[in-house]
Amino acid sequence: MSAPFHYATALDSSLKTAAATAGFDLALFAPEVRVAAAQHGDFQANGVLAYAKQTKQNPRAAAQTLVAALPAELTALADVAIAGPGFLNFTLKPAALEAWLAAYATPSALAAAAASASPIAGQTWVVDYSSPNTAKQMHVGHLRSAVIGEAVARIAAFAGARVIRDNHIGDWGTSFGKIIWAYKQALATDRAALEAALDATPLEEFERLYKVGNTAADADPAVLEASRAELVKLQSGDAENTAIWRRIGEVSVSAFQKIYDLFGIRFDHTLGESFYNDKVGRVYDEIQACGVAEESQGALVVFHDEHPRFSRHAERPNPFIVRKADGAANYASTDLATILYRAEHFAADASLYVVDKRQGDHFEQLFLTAQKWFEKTGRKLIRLEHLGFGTVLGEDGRPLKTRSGENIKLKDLLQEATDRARRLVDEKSGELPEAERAAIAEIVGIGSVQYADLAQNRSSDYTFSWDKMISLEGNTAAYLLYAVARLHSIFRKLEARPGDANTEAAATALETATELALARKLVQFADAQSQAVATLRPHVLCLYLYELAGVFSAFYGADKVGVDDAGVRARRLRLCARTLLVLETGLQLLGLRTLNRM
RNA sequence: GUGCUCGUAGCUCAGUUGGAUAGAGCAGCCGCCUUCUAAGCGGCCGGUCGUGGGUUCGACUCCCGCCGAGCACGCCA
Repeated sequence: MSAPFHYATALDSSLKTAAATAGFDLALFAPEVRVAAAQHGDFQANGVLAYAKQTKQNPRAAAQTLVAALPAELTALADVAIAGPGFLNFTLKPAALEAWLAAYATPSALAAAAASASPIAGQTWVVDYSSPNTAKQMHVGHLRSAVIGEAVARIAAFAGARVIRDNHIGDWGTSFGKIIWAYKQALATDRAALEAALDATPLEEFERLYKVGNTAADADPAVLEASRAELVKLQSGDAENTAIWRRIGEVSVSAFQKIYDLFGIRFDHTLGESFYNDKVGRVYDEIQACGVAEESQGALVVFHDEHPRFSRHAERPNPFIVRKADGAANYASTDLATILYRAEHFAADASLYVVDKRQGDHFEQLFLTAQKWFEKTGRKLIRLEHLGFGTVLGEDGRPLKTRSGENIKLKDLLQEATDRARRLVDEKSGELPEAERAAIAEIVGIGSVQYADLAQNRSSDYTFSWDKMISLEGNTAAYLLYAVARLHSIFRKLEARPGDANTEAAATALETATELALARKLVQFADAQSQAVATLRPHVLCLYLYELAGVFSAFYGADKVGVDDAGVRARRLRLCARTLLVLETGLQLLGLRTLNRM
């Protein structure tokens, strides 16, 4: 017996077949199959209610007609019941659950199934995330974009998209004039000290130089003027200034990568704002020529009169400024050039921006402008989506800062997470060797930071709490990693191997309530995965994995795997193998590393 | 002022895009380790879903009013 990856989709199409047989008006009937609350079975279909209403029938009678017409392949798969006013409830038969377990037994089988059933398979998606500024260390404000962006990229790739990860770093702007000015001052004053500092902690030193330059420019107009001159030299290609600027970029990117390594992030491209310097001219020309942009107060702007808040008639007009009055580019200019580049050069079908939701207005105007621009120039617009996320708040409900009011460095935050995890590992697993405890602490600590961020709906503000995050209970990384470690432990103790062919063949039919509950939850992976793709919200996957780990833990407590009966042992080992597969696959989609012991 | 987002248990959050008796975790209380990892499991307690109307077989979900919060609004990104 083969098994569909998405039972919900299979039920949906069977219901449509039945509806045709029963003489339903197919234009009015949509089955609306979804995962049901456990007490109602595995799936429910609510579409009969809406259909009966439109056609003025008794819903229960319509449901009965439909059920009578169900094809044999569906009734072989699941028990069907009509409930309440006309809900259809489906409970998969144990054989159907077992068929799914048999069919999706390896990482490659799971991935192939997810991709083949996916609406985005074969599409090219650019995911634009992290995007820090060079010459500054990443701080807590950069956490969510990196973590959520990586999870979204992995979820899209698993669903069969060709994913291009692009780090759109902020490597251009007025700040570089000030840094270069301060750099040259330091060079003239004490060259040896400057080089020593740049050798030891290069990014920190450039960040310090920026502050020096910025403070000096604020205090002294002559410095401000000198900084501007350095900026002009940089922009006109002066060799010395360009070399300094390049070095800033290099040390920044290599410092960023140390943090990305902890999160498992590797970008395909790091095309920052500077990359689009020579590409904005074409944008200006085109959007003026096609009448999308206009001059206003010396700047090149776009109004969207059909939207009250972007209209020229608004009380406080808020145009999309594409070129500043002084002729310089801003982020609107480079963002437009970036869309064109991704459409042309990458042949992208979609471009996703994982950026703070406070920039929602900017992206709305950007997308509206791109839409009009592409339409007037006869191009096909790609899918553009702003995946906005909320602010990281402290437990006082205000944006998270250090006690002295500074931004918390991401490096420090991750170190503290690892240190806190280490204390727990020492307490709980003191018998493990030192090196392994250190490795566990890093995976649990970093994973907790990632998971705490991902587990909540990304668009809400996120209240950061050390205690809840590192906590071992509830919907946390540690709970999931613990379930994985226990699964590995079972295989170690029983000297078994996940997916072993003899064990799979010896498995007898599922019997106990906890076995069946675990099998049911495993089958729902398909629904969680596809919903995560459809909504681009990793928390739906987190929630599913948490529930799976919970059902597994209940199974673990109720049904012992290492029993004498070979058939029982084999079927429980198979359940464990599949649980391990789905948990590890899911955690990997979120960007977390897993453990064999903890 | 204009607009966007939000308000669910003491706390932190879900709620499958209008479905069934609104769900978890934490905190509190009660149980469970001579058996595969107790970083675990089982149970109890806890809600007029901010508020008042409306739409309909059905509303936490959609519409309107009010109260409260956060955010964004011309040349930073």
